[in-house]
Amino acid sequence: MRVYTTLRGRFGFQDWWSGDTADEILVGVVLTQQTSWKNVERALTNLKDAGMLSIEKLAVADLKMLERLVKPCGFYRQKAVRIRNISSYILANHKGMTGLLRRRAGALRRELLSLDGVGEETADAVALYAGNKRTFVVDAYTRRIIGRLYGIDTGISYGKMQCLITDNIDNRLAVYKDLHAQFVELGKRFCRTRPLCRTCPLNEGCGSFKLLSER
DNA sequence: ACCCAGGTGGCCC
DNA sequence: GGGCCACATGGG
Repeated sequence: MRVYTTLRGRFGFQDWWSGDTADEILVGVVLTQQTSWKNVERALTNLKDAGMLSIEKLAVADLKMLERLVKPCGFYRQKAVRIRNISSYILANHKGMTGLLRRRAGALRRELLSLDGVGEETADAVALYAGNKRTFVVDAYTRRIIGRLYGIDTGISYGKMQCLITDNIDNRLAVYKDLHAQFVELGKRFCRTRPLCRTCPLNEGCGSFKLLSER
């Protein structure tokens, strides 16, 4: 756990989405695709102020209004229709997020992946942060950091990258949640440009992959 | 005037 | 299974 404890000591516990409802998490995860969190916050504030931040409301929302509310986060036309369709599906098939999230991790992931606008990272983020399942979220920062630290090809498949990490970290839900958040925090500061830069706090003594874990 | 952001889906080979 | 492309606003 050298990498995690180093990051945690440097950036502190991130505590992403711990106080939010499952509905808010779902929407936030979709809105944050290829978008800075700052812009997502504007869109989420708009939705909240309009009283629209629930699956029930989103499922039957007026598309033009939804587009206007989520506009600040970009890709607003496709995100609006996708959020409405996803909400409509979850409401119709599970009566809401609670019902959906009762499914076991594997079935939940497959079901989320079947929805338009939900890819592997989005499915795993929803499962992890809204559903409290132990599915590690692999994003672009994670790829760059792992690639740079351990000399691993950043282009390997999502599943391979995910296994590489989960095989080498502590098996606790809190670690799954926080380590991903720590990777993003590190990434925002040290790998905006392609490779992880040399001055990042992990460069000291992290030359081999097994240092991700002590088991 | 660039480049990038906590990706996804479609199309092509 | 991989490579390229559109999708779009706001910040550096």
